[in-house]
Amino acid sequence: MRRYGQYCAMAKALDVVGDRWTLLIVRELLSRGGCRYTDLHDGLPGIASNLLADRLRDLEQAGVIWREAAPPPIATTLYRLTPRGIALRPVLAALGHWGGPLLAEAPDEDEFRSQWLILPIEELLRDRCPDGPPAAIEVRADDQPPIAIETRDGHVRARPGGLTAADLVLSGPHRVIMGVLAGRLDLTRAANAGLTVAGDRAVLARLQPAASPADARVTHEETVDKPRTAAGTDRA
Amino acid sequence: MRRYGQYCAMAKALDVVGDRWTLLIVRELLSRGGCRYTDLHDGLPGIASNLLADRLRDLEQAGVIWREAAPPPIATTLYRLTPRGIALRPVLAALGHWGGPLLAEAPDEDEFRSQWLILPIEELLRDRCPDGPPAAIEVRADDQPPIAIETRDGHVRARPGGLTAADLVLSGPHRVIMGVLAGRLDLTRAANAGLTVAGDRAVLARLQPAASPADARVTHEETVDKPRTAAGTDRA
DNA sequence: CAGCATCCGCTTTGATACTG
DNA sequence: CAGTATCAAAGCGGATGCTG
Repeated sequence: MRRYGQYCAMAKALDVVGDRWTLLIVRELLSRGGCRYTDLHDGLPGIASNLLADRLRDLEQAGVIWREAAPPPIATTLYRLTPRGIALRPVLAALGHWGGPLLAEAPDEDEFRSQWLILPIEELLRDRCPDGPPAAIEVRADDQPPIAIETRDGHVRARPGGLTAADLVLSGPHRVIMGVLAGRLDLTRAANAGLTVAGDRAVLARLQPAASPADARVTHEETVDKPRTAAGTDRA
Repeated sequence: MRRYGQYCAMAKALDVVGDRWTLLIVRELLSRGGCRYTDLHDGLPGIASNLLADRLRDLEQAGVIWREAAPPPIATTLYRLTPRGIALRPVLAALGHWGGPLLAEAPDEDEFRSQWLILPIEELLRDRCPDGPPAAIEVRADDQPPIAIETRDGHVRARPGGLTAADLVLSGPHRVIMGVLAGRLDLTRAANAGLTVAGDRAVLARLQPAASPADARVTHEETVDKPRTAAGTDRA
């Protein structure tokens, strides 16, 4: 963990979470809750085992995660975020917003895990009918384990796992599902691209992308950083 | 620029800005606007010159910054953020919020540059009297170049540079000034720690920390990530 | 001097193999 | 399952040199 040695809040944050893989470990724990070592290793394709062990040590030392010695029936350790770790969620959310447009040009060989849908779902989707009845949607991306979306009282929650009584089941290639979630793909186009919708389509209309992906289209011509030539701008 | 190869917006963002120093380069450009190579090198103590050149190339290629060939009178290139680069501000803001509490235990040997006050000022301070007259404050930290704060119509802006007619001048050690901005230090304590206030103290009352630094005091006992044992949580 | 490029010693990373 | 051990390759930090 190399430090910057700067008296700056952003640099201090990067001292803790700026190393390679570190924020992605937090992403996994935010998405899935408590994880075993093996779960993390699977959710972080490409990470070396020793690096994962190193990072977990560093994060524990920094007070971001916490090692739960699970009771005898499970007989394994679970890694969980501390409140301080959960507080990193806005950082991941901001990164996700900024990175969203980059997915459009992602190569097909990219790895994918269905739990990577969870944070985008919770950040991007809003319930348009807070007064409506609770609704449950199951998302099946590729042949990955399903994700459950539940909306009630205006809140949208997502978690790994299937549903025994889903109002709606969405299936399809992960790119299509992510495209719909991010508002880059309308449902007609998505259906053409392989999205299958089974069940009560009305609940789908309730959940619509809230955050404008407008910055995806931003051009160099707009909003160019204007030189601030007001008097007194020069350094003393 | 090593990539993660994951179809995930956060991972894609980190592919671009996850390398060491990259986000701090963006911080400098957000704080100061257009910068020369040398300005950046000075604002990033510890960076190797070749690394700075590499990163600038990568960021330009990624569409985050933009090389302005300044007109003959200046005879130098200025690096500026593109709109896509400016859109990284929420990422830096979230990191700053999370990292703020870490400043309390920062070592005294840490480097400091007065422009590192600019983003915290704009993120943390709110004008309590939006209807009041425009006010101008000059901040002098250590013996660094001054920073100007201007508030008008409810907005708080900060920029490098002095003021010819400041309503108020704050001087003192950088740790004290940052402590006041972050709300970690009240004015009495700050005065004892070396803060000097010259001018109309009333304008100081207008600007108060808006964001609660409550998470600085969060304890492990509170809000522990609850296991979600609802039916259907297990993977299929 | 501004804006790099080159070289060098060191650390970190990634891939694989191995162990309790 | 949950790591540790090993090692080649890449990245980093520091110094120095080159070019306009």
